[in-house]
Amino acid sequence: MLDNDTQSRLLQQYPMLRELPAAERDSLLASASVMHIPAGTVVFDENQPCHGFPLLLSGSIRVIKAAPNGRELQLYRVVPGESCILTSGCLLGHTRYQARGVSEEALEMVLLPASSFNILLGKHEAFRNYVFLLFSDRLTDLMQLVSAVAFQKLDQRLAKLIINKSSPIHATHQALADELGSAREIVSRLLKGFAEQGWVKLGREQIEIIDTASLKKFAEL
Amino acid sequence: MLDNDTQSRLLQQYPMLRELPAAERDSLLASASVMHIPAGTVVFDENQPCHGFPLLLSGSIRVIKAAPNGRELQLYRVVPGESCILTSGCLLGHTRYQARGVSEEALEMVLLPASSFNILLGKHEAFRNYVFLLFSDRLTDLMQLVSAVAFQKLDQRLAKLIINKSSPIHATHQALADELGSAREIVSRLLKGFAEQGWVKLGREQIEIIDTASLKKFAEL
DNA sequence: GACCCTCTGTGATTTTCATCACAGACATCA
DNA sequence: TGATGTCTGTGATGAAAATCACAGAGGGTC
Repeated sequence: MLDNDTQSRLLQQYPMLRELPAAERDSLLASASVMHIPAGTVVFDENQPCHGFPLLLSGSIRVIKAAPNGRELQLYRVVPGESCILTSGCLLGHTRYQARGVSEEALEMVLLPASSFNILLGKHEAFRNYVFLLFSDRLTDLMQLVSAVAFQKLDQRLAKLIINKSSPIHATHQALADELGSAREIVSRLLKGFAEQGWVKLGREQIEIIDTASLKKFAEL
Repeated sequence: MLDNDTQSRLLQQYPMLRELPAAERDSLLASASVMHIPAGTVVFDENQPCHGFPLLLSGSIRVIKAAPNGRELQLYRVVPGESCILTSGCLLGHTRYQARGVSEEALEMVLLPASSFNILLGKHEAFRNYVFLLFSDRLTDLMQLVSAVAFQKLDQRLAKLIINKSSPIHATHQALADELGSAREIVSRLLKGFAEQGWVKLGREQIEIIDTASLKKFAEL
């Protein structure tokens, strides 16, 4: 059972839930539980079955593929209001997770049991549309990602990555490499190149973007 | 309007349609049209809007990403009974196609207008589950693909590709390269390597698999 | 300050793949 | 039987990225 504060924040992040009749919503949420998870936790992993549909209230999850040799690649991020569609896949298709989810910051999330999820999906158009939209967006993201990984050079992908973060960026080169699916040294060298062009200014765990326009031009090339 | 033969084949390929009340089904199908498309046609392309939900009766569609330099990479194939989930994304998210679809063989398909698609989705659980399952499967496929493209070497990907086709394989090296997102010469050389190991026997537009076990072992390595 | 740990810079080397440039093989058809 | 077009084989070359191996640099702690 959720307390009032949690519930109101839930409705704020997931407005489609407001369209349910209050009584029904309450009965569904009665079976939900709140979870608090510290940063850096593996929330789910490949080949695990999954047991509920997470509704994220705060924090974010990196969904990644890990390679045997330790390298990893970020597939997408889940932020509050988005939920992790991978789970829906598991719940619906009765398959298992195909990736690993790691909390970036501390998470606060409401876990909806599979049964409630299915009821919502069947009965409530707003919720269904929401889930479809998520699916659709992820599919789009992944197609773009495949294309980028297959055809784009790393320097362009890196440029694109950093202009989509708010400057100054606080991250290690290793973290950026993990997001791109590459190695730390490569990122270091490429960033050095960007710095030599005067596009960024580098510091320890920090990248300050100086010339967004040039970076963007370079990324789109 | 569909003729009787077409309709019965449709129900055979898409059994979930049988669960609809016949009257309702007929009214939905009344608005559908049959299309015949020759092999090698671009069925849809990136950035096109889309106008209906295709139900494939025969033939198959390669869904690909094309790079500016002419190289391409196959995201997945659509076969009868599967429909192209990319379209649902378009219809639901009101976005545009993110990839290109090319008919491999001549296609016969029923095109369901967006309105009928939405009605089906809203009213009929079997159809909805079907669409969800498709989404989920594609998502899974794409995640595997991203991972393969990012972390696996081409020789292993090629090995996996050919053991999943029925021997003898009738395809040009270029076609295989397009499926992998690589170049023709590379595929030729790798295949030669496989042949030298005694794993395959090569001929013009033909690859005969001799030693599936070794190939599999090599692919899984 | 001495110590330690993480993060970064950088050269050297290697692997993988792409690209270019042809030559030869095979198939079809006039 | 040429003639033509597609498919395949292959060497040479180059670019991108991975890998290895350290050397410092920066920041924290005792």
